[in-house]
Amino acid sequence: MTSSEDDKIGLRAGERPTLKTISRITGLAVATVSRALNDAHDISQDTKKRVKACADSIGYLPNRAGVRLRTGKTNVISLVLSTEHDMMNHTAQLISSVAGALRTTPYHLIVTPFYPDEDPMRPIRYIVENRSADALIINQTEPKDARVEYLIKRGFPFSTHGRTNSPIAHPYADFNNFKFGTIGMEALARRGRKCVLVLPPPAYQNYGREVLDSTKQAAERLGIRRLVLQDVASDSPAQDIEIAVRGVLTTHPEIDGFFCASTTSTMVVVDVAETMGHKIGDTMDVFSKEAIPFLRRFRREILAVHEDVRHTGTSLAQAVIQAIETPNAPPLQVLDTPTFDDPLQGS
Amino acid sequence: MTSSEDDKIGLRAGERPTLKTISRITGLAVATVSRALNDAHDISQDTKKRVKACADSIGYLPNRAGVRLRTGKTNVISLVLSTEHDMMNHTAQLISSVAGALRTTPYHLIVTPFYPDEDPMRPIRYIVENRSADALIINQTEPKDARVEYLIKRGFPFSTHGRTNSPIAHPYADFNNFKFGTIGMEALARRGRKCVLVLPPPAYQNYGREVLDSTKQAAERLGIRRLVLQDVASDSPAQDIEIAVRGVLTTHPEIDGFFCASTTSTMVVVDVAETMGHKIGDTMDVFSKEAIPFLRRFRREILAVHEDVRHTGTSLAQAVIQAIETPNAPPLQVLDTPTFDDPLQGS
DNA sequence: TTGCAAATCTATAACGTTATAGGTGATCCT
DNA sequence: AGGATCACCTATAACGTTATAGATTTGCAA
Repeated sequence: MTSSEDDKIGLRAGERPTLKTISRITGLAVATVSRALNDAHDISQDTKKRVKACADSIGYLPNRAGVRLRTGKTNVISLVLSTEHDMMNHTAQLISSVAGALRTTPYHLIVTPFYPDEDPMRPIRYIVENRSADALIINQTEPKDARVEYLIKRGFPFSTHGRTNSPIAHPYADFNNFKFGTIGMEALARRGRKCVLVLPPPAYQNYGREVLDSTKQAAERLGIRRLVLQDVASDSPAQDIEIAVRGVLTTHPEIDGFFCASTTSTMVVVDVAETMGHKIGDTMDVFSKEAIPFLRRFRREILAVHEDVRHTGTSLAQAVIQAIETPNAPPLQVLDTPTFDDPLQGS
Repeated sequence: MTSSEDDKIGLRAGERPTLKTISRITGLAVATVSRALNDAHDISQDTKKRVKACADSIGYLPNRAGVRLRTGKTNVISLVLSTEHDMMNHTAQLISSVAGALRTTPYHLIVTPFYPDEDPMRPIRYIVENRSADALIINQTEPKDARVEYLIKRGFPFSTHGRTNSPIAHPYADFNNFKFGTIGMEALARRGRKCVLVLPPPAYQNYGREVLDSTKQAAERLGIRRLVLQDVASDSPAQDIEIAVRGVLTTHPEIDGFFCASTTSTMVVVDVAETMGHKIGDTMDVFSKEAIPFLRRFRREILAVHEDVRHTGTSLAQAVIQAIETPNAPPLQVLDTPTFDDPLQGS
């Protein structure tokens, strides 16, 4: 049965090494090689050492399709991104930090953007039903999020960028937008601002609610007026924001403060305010947030908290890996706090 | 041989449908089902219709591991990104446009950032040797790029964001940085600028050379002085750029123009110039490029060409798919031209 | 000496897919 | 009638991996 040649020959030219190759070289059965490489308990130390040395020397790498077919494990994490958000480096930082956190793991990151015109459930269903990933990361959560409900029901591991109202706790990493709102209104009040216009995130999204709630509560507590821009949100197209802001500033000249929920929209708002004769830091203060120290270069007088997107991304990766590997442990939930050094307060 | 139950039963509870399921339902052999779904020529129209209807109704999706194991096709495109570049939306737009272009294809996009501290060859070798993708997209090319040489030698499909000096033509999509340099110097000359400071991309990268060459040629032709910042490049840390620019502006007060190769560095440069008493558009003109209309909000007077990164990303995806599917066709090479409407010229 | 357990290895089958060679009728030509 | 051709379908094997059950050897107690 044994060929006269195979035993002598090691790695054949141009052949991608597999377990079979190692089996041929060492003379062990394929199953033994597999078990040795996986540190099974019923393989001798000696054999393990020999097999691993051989694997190293011929540059063996497990065929991921083989593993996947046999075990069902894909070693893939899927990041499903809604694209047209605050692209001001938010997206790039998120991707790069998630991928960075996976670097030391066997997991690969696949990125699937989805577009405003399509059903948010489509990519999710595809991944889950086709089992083309071990876990999912999704962003832009809504309070009652259909994707989250679906994933929980299917028992599919995931983590979310943003919280939800789901009665069942799930892994997430989020920015504390409530605190963001509070800090912002306080900073504006500290500068004597009496009437603040808020450009919130979309109200149907969870962090939109948070910003609305916290700025409202803070305004009442601090005794300042608070107007909320209607029909546009911080992720609306620049032109829409421009028109809306111009309108409100005209009808409400008493506005002396701005609370903007995104970096991009802040640029637009400042632009409009300036063309209407305002001077930031003088006749008007603007509060926002940023992932990289950028607004302070845009206009030195803008007030902004730092949002550590890289940390959020790292947490999302950790949360999702925990969800895969210890599904019964309590879900990892990370809430990142805005950092803001207000020069008026000293540090 | 046939079980008494299988034939009657369609989709069994909780079972992920496979070819075998369809085979059981239709009574056809698994091989026939496979061939029918793949439109093989030796299957009748009638059977094809019946099989496809069945597949649709039970929500059959091919198991990618099975296909991959059998055919060697991964249906994955790998985008290996160097991260710490001009992150000003460049990265996010690139990823989202490549993924967008793949949306209508069977390909998925995996993203592997690599970090300045690690060997650029490592992720490449991993993908190729493990065949964990059908093709690669890489960015930040160098004139003599080791990754490109390796991929050509291995016959592995790829496309590059940026050109190289490789003697063998390969697929690429690139921004015409030569023209970018020419247009910039001309725009500055048109404004009567006599001494222009250039902040180029790193000279070891291909597009760095292009910018250096084109600005040099244009300066000579237009009869203006041209200084090049030393020891820093457009992707250097903000602080380094700041120090370098401040130094040169002090020793060379005659500088009245700036040519900046990246959006991020432009902000820094403008910042420094202003703190030294300059006024953009008045005592100094600044020329740069941007992926989104952003610099015009930063300072209305900045001159900038538009770089259509989304188009480049789409081209990269097309190029790489062509490289996979028709490897012998001439490589797809796309050169995107900067667009610049100079108000001084009329349009 | 027999029996039994522990240690170590192997044979087999299966995951889902598709390429290949082969089979079965039917139709057509001579 | 015999053979060739065509249209359509099926059986088999293989891709690389690992879980399972079984085989072999060794050591040791009864």
